[in-house]
Amino acid sequence: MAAPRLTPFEQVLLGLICLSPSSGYDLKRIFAGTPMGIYQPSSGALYPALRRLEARALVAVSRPDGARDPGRHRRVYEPTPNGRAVHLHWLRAPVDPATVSRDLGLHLMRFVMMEQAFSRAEVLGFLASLQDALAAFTAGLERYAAAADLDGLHPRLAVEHGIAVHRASLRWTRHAIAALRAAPDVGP
Amino acid sequence: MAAPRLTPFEQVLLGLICLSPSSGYDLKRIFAGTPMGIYQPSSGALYPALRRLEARALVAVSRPDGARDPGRHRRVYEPTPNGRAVHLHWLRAPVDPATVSRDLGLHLMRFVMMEQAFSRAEVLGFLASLQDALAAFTAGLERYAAAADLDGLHPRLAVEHGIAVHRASLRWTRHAIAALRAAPDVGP
DNA sequence: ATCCGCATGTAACCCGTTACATGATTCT
DNA sequence: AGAATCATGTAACGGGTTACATGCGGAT
Repeated sequence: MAAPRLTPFEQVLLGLICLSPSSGYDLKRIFAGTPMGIYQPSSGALYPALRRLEARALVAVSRPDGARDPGRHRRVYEPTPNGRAVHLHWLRAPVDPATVSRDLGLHLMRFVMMEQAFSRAEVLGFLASLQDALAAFTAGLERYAAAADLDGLHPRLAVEHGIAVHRASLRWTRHAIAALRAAPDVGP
Repeated sequence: MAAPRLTPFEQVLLGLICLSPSSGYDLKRIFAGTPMGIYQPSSGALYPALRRLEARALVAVSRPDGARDPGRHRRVYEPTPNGRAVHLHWLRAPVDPATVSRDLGLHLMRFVMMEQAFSRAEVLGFLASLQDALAAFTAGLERYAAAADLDGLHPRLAVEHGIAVHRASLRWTRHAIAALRAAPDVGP
């Protein structure tokens, strides 16, 4: 069926619906109420995206007990089996070292969604690969700062910012790994 | 003339051209060779954007000495006086605390471009406002972590990541302010 | 009965990606 | 001359933003 890949936004919506069945409005409030919700999807982005997921049979409108037809108003989506499979496949995607910096927010979202879906061992594997990718990226920045003749104070400071921020992410991966090792395994 | 605002991408291109006259290909290599160039603009984004800047008379094709007409090939752009003014206006835009996290990369780019255009006092003013915005954002995250009942280990860890990363940015602003104070003022 | 908040949807517009096309310059 | 690289451009397509439209529900 040559399924065209889902956009990151569609994957996140699908993931949220997998966490708990939601309407478009519910999802809007999740984005609004969460500090991660730096991004506030517009209606023009949200509802068409949900319809696309529905058209691909990854989600379906839930019809709790004998409710009347949801012809309009309050369309609560729940994942189909195929939708859950696509979501899990997305969660299992490896961390690409080349884009780890750009996609860091997305990886964090994946990490949050893994809690319900993965065993502790799988989560630790993800964190290890994230750690590797961040270490490689940080090393690249440090190499650049050392080798390149950065003319001017500001470019040098900007690179130092990148190094500082990614080192902080790297430290966090170690912290997270330790926290997970200390916690009981409540995996699927 | 009701000038529609430039996109961030157009602003960055204009800024790079203000730093030194460049062709589209030059700009491509700048993005490719810089570690900040996580973003690699495609030809289909780059050349139309340059044409839009040219159409708005913010940049113009430079014609060094008596070179023949640049009908095609190697169009080197330089800023017009109006283009420089628009660029400076962009550099002077205040840091919006509401979007400081999302736009952090852009602010860093602005910071780099300020070296040639601003006095040390102006740069310090920018860094102070960036510092304030980051402090407010970090405080918001900490408040959220303390107040919200984050059910589950992963959401809590994700918020801790945000706090750690933005604290690192915040520390960097203090470092940058100190470094600028220690450096000689080579402003415009 | 009306007003306000919930909830979904739509259309114009813009822009970026992908993929391809094409002219000029330099090297061998 | 032919190949590789420099350098710019274009068309189809998809999706997001903005701004507007619409209907249902409860509250006064």
